[in-house]
Amino acid sequence: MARWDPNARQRLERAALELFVRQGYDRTTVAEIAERAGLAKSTFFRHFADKREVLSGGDALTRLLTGAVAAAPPGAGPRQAVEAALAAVGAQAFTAERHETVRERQQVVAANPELTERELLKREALAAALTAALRERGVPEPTAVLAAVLGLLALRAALARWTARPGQDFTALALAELTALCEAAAAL
Amino acid sequence: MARWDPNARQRLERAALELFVRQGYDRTTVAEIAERAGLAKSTFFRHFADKREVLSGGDALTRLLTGAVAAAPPGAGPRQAVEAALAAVGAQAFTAERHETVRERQQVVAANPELTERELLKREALAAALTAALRERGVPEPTAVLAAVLGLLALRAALARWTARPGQDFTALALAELTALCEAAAAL
DNA sequence: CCGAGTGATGAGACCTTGTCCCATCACCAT
DNA sequence: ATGGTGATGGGACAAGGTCTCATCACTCGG
Repeated sequence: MARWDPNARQRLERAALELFVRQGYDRTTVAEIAERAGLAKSTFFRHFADKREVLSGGDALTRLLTGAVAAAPPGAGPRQAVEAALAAVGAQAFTAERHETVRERQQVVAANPELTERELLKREALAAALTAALRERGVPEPTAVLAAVLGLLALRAALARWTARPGQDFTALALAELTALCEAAAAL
Repeated sequence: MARWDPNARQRLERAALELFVRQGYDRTTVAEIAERAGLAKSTFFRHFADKREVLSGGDALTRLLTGAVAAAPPGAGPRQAVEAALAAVGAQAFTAERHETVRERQQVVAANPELTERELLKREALAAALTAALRERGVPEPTAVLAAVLGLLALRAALARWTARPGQDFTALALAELTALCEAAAAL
């Protein structure tokens, strides 16, 4: 019944998250995930480069952040561009309805060093992409790196708070974190 | 002849780096490394949690950085404490005689995503340790995080330049990077 | 001098991840 | 229907990593 169902990739992602939440990442085998999705082990590796990648969620976040930076008004400085990027993420990625899924995913990742490693690699790539987007706006070199890093620092801190309790607005949390960081930076 | 030679761990590290440089990380098996060190595969995993860990170099860098922060004069602010930490690293870790080894290691790591992931995890742990050391000095929360991140950012940038060409002083490079970052931060 | 204890090692069975190849199946166009 | 295309299944295979048990060198007390 499963063969040729169109959403193989999505089915694998869902099956993986469910199993990881229920019994843990390392007590879940790839064969198990594939079976639950109605597929074979070899098919799993056709969709994902490795077991960790099934939780990566693609490059949606990167496109969201860099897109918002590029779309910021011409007069906006790096600070405003990063704020726009955080607002975009709050509006389209970390919304109230996705709260539960994001929270589960965060917990699974935090509980496993392997997954955390992968997360850090993604964040590094994200930082590079953000820096490039800022440079594209004419932001000079050291400032672009700094603004990108601070933006991701604020994003991560806000995400931790947002997943901890429901009902809060991610954008507000992120902007508050960014403000605190910028004030601390000015006083250095 | 090798059994009971005292420096098993060091022998494994050397053998690994040599093989990685000569034939690449993923074309080198753990069995090969162990054989070259005169040991068995199972002994390798008694000394290192996994294949990547053989290049981690232990926690010497962490102790160096946090130690220097803790030993900074009481009147010094976070900026001066981080500068002291960078100077300590330049004086005791990234010295001229270790230049070649550090350069080889950097190249191997940069060429392999798996090793880069591990490196990022180490850097994250390092950032946490640095932040804690600064907090211990009474530096308030957002400032401690920021100073630690900027310090590591400067360290990484300086390391890239230092390994690129020999003969330069690491400390001077790192302090220059930090100054540039702080100036950019003040202008945000 | 000898024997028990200790700690590092060797050897090998075993499971999982990840790669690769080939046969198979569904769907589509002619 | 007929052949092409692309996703899948299945299984063999290498390497990473875990675990257990036997072995060896060294030490210390009798």
